[in-house]
Amino acid sequence: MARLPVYLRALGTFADRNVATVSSEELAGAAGVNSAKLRKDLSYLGSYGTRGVGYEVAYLRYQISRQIGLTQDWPVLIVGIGNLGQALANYGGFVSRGFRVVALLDADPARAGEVVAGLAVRPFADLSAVAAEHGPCIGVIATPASAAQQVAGALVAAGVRSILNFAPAVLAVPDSVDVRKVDLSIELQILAYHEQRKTARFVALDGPDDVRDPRFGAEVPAGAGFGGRP
Amino acid sequence: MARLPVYLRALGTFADRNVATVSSEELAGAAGVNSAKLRKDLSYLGSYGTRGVGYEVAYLRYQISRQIGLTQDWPVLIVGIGNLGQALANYGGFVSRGFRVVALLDADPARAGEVVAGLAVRPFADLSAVAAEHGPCIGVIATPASAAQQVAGALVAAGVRSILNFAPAVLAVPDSVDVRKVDLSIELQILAYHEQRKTARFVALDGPDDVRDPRFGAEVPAGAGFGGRP
DNA sequence: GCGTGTGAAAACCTTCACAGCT
DNA sequence: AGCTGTGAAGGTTTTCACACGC
Repeated sequence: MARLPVYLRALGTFADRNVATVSSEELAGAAGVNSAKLRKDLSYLGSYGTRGVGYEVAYLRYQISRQIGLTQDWPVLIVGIGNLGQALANYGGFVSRGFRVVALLDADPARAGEVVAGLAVRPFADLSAVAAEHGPCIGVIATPASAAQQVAGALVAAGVRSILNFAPAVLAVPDSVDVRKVDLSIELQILAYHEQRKTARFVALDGPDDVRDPRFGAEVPAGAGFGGRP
Repeated sequence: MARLPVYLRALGTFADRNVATVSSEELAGAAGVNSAKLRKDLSYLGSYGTRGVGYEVAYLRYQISRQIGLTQDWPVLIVGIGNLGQALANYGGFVSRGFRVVALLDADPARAGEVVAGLAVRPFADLSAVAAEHGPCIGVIATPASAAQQVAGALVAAGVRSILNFAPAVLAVPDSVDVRKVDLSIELQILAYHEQRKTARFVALDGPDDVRDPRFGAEVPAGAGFGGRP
């Protein structure tokens, strides 16, 4: 369940404040969900609360961590050490949550040996050796979109079955491989969509939605994502 | 609808290959969804396809762009110019899709004036001036979690109503403000969860889920997200 | 014939509301 | 008295399957 990590983080803030037990109401507030949903989610893991009292913070933390699989720590390898790859390599949130960046790979031979976040960048060809060395691990793709599919294929061939993809491309992988996608510009586009409806000016002036104007190509402003031919 | 940007990107790849029309099947494949869903989504915008033929690529692109609000381009301001903030400032995917980074803000006075991605970093106090100058814009929070709520408050006070939050914190904002959250370590945790069930070793050895061991605190390995007191 | 557009069915997720335990 | 755990209700999303138009 995708909300467990959120609960885990919220529990962490209670633990930091030395709170021993929380009610579903309090925890739900800290996690930004409603309390019934939180209770349903937790009941799915088992009965870890006490009626009339609440949930014991440390115990629930442990149970959720175990459920997610954070009681072991997972090796992470990052492919593509550009701006984003470097930011990820330096991101403290990984190491503090049960992940360990074990290798940085880049296709550019000129970058090999460069040290980022305390790790030497290695050539992409080292992938299978690294994967073999660390066992089941998580691959992070931080390359341009044009390289993403090829990298994904190499990761799969090297035995990686969990991929976090930052490249704006849909990856084709076997069903046995999990891919999660984080697309920064899509997030912005969703915000733009809502922003637009909030400022619902011009609604009438735009004309009806279904008018099919043969000149529509000319109406697209520059910079709106229409880099191709007209 | 959150999938429109994905369709838009997929349409872009067809446009780049000079494809004039696509069927729902083809487009759905490129977008990674099933064709019935794609048709339902598109029918929600209006009848922009032709039965027996498919969708005209350029026309559908324009209609989706318009729906999302990308026919104008949105100013983006980034708060927190650490590793991630710099990566975002340099990220080419924004500018190519109707967004323009107009300001980089950082609370550290020592960073003011530093040039990142062709823009001078400005002190955080400039926020309201920047927001006033550019009208409705999108705020990106790339600060540590501890600063995120304060930054969010300042953004809202400056009139920003759309926020993309990369800090691992739940933000409290008025209902009129949209917040989208990207949490890198949560994505990894979700992958870890699936990875763990794929390698479903030890299931029997772990013992039953509901055994309540009073020593559980001691069983939590270091580095699994338990930085707090035991 | 082919592929869109769309009711109807199915699956899924969220919320309510309260029984049951502490 | 208070709070969890959970059936039942309600809502939303996904899928099916086919009528309709090109």
